[in-house]
Parts: sequence; structure tokens; C-alpha cells
Amino acid sequence: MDRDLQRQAGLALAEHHLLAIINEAGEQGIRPTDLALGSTLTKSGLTRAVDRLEALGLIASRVCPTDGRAQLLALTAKGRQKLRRAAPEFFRSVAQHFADHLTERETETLASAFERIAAADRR
Amino acid sequence: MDRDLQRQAGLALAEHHLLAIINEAGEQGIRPTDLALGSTLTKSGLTRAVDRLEALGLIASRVCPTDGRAQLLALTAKGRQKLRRAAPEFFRSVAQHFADHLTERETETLASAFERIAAADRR
DNA sequence: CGGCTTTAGTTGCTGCTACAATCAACTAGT
DNA sequence: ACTAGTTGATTGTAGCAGCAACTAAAGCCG
Repeated sequence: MDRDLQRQAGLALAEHHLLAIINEAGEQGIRPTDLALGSTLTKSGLTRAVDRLEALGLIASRVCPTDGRAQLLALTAKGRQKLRRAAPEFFRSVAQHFADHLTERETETLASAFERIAAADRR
Repeated sequence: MDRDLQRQAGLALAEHHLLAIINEAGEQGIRPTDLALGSTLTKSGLTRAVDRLEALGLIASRVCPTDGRAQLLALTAKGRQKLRRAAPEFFRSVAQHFADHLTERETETLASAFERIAAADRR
């Protein structure tokens, strides 16, 4: 999937994942620490990833008004466009490598099982 | 799991995985190329990983008698010992992070689904 | 046999990531 | 306010991984 996305959308899978989460946060933004919970990266990994995405002009960060230590990350117009344009290839790739090989019942089972595992891990 | 195994058995999860596959191959040995199919590493990654395991004295390689280009990798006595001693922690960690959160039915569903996905990927 | 293609493995290079130590800002208790 | 402790983020360092280019051994085929 990384190679698919890299080639067809010029975006690494890890970058796409971060952009997708940041997108969920909308206008308001999301802090790197909260972003870390939704990704496999550590704080330090996030610092670097955020730097790269910012250098690419895909996200913008501002200091959190209520906490001077924290940043609030949000997609730029360019970032939203990049994410939107990557979407078809992303879903195609998910289908090819995963979804197409699973029944609907299996997909549901996996989703709920993973959700439970991830929740346990966050503790 | 990587941290668990690193701490309790002095073995990275990736290393453990390789040792386990090499162990399956037994006395006869396995070629790096075939090893790559059972891991997520590329050929080049394997070259380095094999170098490290060999430097640690956990595996030994000999030139394949029927193909001068190929190597045959097998565990040394030390490697077998390391793997055996890591086993309790490995299974404990699998249980803690995954198995304990799944029903038997789910486990079976995941196993067969992953098998199908992996098989499709190998093509 | 001699050349062309394929396959096994290695190496130079670059980029990503974690860990540990550090800095800075917030919170709470006195 | 002052101090102690916590939390958010950054940085130095080191290790691991992939890609692409390469070497060498096999295999194929007329």
C-alpha cells in the first residue's frame, strides 16, 4: 500500500495516515500528543513527521491558545487537496490488498477485534 | 511485544521472528530468499539481519551444495537455546497484547483471513 | 559450447524511527 | 508567589530498512 500510494499519489502511507487523522480534527486542530495515540509513532517521531508535513505545506501549526507548550495542527488547503486526490488510490489499494479477500462478516469481526485490542493497548 | 521481548529475553521481535522461521527449517537450513517470503524484509534487509544474527552466534550459514550463489542458514546450539529461552515471554506477550482479547472464534477467523491475505500478497 | 536472461546475494546511500536527555510551560500544594 | 512534579515537544545519536546499482552463479537455447 505504501508503494501504491507513493507512486499514484506521491504520498507515503504513514503521511497519508497522519493527514487523515488531522483532517478528522477539522478546523480546530489536533495536538501532536493526541495524534500519537492514533498512530504508531512516538512523540519524537511525530516531531519529525510534523516538520516534514509542514515543510511540504500540507499542514500548518499554531500555538495552542490555552496551553503554551502545545501545538494545534490542521490541514492547509493544499493538504486537504492532497488527501482528497489520494483517496481513490487509497481505497483501491485497501480493496486490492485487504478488503477484496474478506467477507463482510470477517471484516466486521476484524474491526471489532482490532478495536478491542487497540483500546487495551492504550491503557 | 518488541519491548517485552527485548527486555525479558534480550532479543528484538524481528530477530525472534527470523530465528523462529530458521528453526522451522531445521538441520537442513533455509535460503535467505525463502526467509524473505516469511518475513517483511527485502533481500537487502535480510543480508544485514543475517549478518547481525551470525555476528551474535545465533545462526550459521554455509554455501548451498547445489547452488553456489545461495546460502543455507541454520540455528546454532546457542541460537536454539536463545529461542527456547525466549519462548515463555513470547507467548506471554502474545497473550497479553492479542490473544487474551479475542474469543476462540475470532482467533480462528483472523487466522484464516490473514492466511488468505498473505497468500494473495505472495502472488 | 557461447551468449542472453534470470536469480541469489551484497553494498552505497538515504531516510525514518526510537530512546534518552533536555527544555519549556503548566498544575498543585503550601 | 514559590517549589515540586508533571506534561508537551524537541534534539542528539544510533540503528534498521528500502531502493537501486552491482557482482556472480545458474539456467536456457540454438
